[in-house]
Amino acid sequence: MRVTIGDVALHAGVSKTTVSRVLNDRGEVDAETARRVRDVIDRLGYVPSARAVGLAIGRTSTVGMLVPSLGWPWMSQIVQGVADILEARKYGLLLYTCTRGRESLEQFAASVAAHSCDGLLVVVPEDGMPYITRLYERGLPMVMIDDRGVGPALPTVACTNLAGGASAARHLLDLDRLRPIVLTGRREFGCVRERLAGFAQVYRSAGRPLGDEQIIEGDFTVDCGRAAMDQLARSGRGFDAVFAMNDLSAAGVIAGIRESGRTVPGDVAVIGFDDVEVAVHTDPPLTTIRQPMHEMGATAAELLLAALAGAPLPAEPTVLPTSLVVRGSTVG
Amino acid sequence: MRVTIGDVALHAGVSKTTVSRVLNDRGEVDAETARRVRDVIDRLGYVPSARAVGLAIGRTSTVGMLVPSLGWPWMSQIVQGVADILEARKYGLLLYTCTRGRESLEQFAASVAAHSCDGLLVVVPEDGMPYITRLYERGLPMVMIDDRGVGPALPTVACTNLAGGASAARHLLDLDRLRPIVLTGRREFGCVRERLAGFAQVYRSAGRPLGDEQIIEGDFTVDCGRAAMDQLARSGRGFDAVFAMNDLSAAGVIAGIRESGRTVPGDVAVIGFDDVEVAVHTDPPLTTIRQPMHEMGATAAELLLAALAGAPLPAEPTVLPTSLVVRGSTVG
DNA sequence: CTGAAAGCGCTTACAG
DNA sequence: CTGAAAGCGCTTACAG
Repeated sequence: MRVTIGDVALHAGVSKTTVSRVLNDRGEVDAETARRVRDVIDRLGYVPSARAVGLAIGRTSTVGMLVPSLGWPWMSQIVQGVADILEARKYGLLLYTCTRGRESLEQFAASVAAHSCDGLLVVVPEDGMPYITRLYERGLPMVMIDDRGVGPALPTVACTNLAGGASAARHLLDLDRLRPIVLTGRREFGCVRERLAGFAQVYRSAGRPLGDEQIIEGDFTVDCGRAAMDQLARSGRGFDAVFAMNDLSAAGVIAGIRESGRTVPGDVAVIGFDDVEVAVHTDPPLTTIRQPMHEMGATAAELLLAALAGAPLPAEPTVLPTSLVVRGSTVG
Repeated sequence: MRVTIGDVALHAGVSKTTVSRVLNDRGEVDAETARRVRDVIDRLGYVPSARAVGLAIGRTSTVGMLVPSLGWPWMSQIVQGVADILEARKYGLLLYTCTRGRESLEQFAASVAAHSCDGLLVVVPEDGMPYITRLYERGLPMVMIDDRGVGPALPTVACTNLAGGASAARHLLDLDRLRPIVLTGRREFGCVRERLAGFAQVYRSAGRPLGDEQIIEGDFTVDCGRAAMDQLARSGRGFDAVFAMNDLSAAGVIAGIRESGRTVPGDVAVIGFDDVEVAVHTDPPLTTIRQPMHEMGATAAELLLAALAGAPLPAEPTVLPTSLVVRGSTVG
């Protein structure tokens, strides 16, 4: 059967204590003895049982991660960022998904209560924050990844939605686009409000304050982008640029504009937000504000590991910079 | 500190054995006693330690999953399929990626050797099959997910690449496209050879055998799609359809054709393979052969759980059907 | 430098 | 129906 520390001890003619010391590089072992033990370990192919070690030392060397769903294109980037750090530090990644809503959350909470992991990484769930907050208050080390500007009162990694909106505005102003339309996502999202605030502020400072009629509420889908362009065409309102608050709706905007017989970026410059794969495949390719998803995941993982090593979690959110990625939809 | 089974026993005035029996619904417990124990459990908020249980019963209720990288758009669908089944069955999902090549594999193997999980789900890695095979031979329950027609000699879930290629051909023939071009991926991939074989066979049966000049070797990128169209334009060869073996290169094909001034699907019908998100966002949207990634993940997970419950793993690969998804790139 | 023993938090024969 | 005891595979004071 499975070879245990006892087998190694037996074959090496020492106690389990000594084997354990060699295993953990305690150093208080005679060099020759250590060599002998190591030989036996290699020969037997012995590997300590993770759960037995975990039980004895009270840690799992595993981090739990909860994501709403892997369906969003950027979620896998976050997870990959987390995995890259965790794996480099020899931590396991226990992944949970929230696709069954409350039931998922309960199962997650149960797992956590069973001490299946040492700490938690959580991408802000649809409506599970109370649950999550309770876990945090119970004293579990935990870092949130806030991809939609919820601004939770917990240790958090986020990105600069406000600055992102502002840089979109500056880019359009640099191109002399003075009559922009903003296509938002649902206003409940903090990120939507922030992106709008940043964008509006720059135009205001440039002496071109945005009117309500320049702002259309969308829902982050391709369809809402097309629909907005339709609506605009019928209204006869003139505009020379669109800032869509995600790449998907921006793709819809581009399609809508072209279908109406106008050109991008000639007649209308279009800029999105996210920088997901779709941005490369629109025609023309989409200028966008890149959210550093991979880095957000990696940063959250690093903060958590630091916390597990005893460092305090930062009281203020860690905010990563967005960046302007210029492609053909604004610059011909 | 942490509340243990001993605390519960103490408060309930019974032995740990009895608490354990209540916990595991052994049923040989006096109803009244059970009630009392359950009350204490609730009051104390007791949850058994996963590692202690694992150590005692010799199982972890966790499945390990190794993926090459989460960067491919379909990989997260596979993972989600796995997660859906595992979560429904109260299993944990320990996720490993292979982004650091051999080092990743070694770490994965170490984790596995440490019995961190009961079984393995593996998406065929770039070049780690010997490693993986060794783990399997060591007796670890394991199911491969073969997304590129490698055809490993292990329990495997795959999809019908041959039938997929054939149905692409039938669709084009139904549309009277008699002069197709096939843009492949690299020929080393089993999936590429199978898709080609299925496609060629149908045209052959229709009395229209494919000539070598109708087959262009690509590399699954957008660029190779554009490049192929360029090359074709210069060669002056006539064609009325393109079967590109993945959606990305098909997107390049569409772009290339339109840039050359011809129309899709009017002049040239285009069909891809995969059905990733990009397929919805090309202009026109892409007709494609859908690979059931989510189902492949789910099926693999189900087979593995069945194996953990004692069922034998199927000797033959489990092959899931691809399906034709008709969009605007073939049917105006 | 080394080992016997207790402990981590459970489960499971075994005996009653 | 119930409990004392051994065991899962490690680590860690403690003593020498």
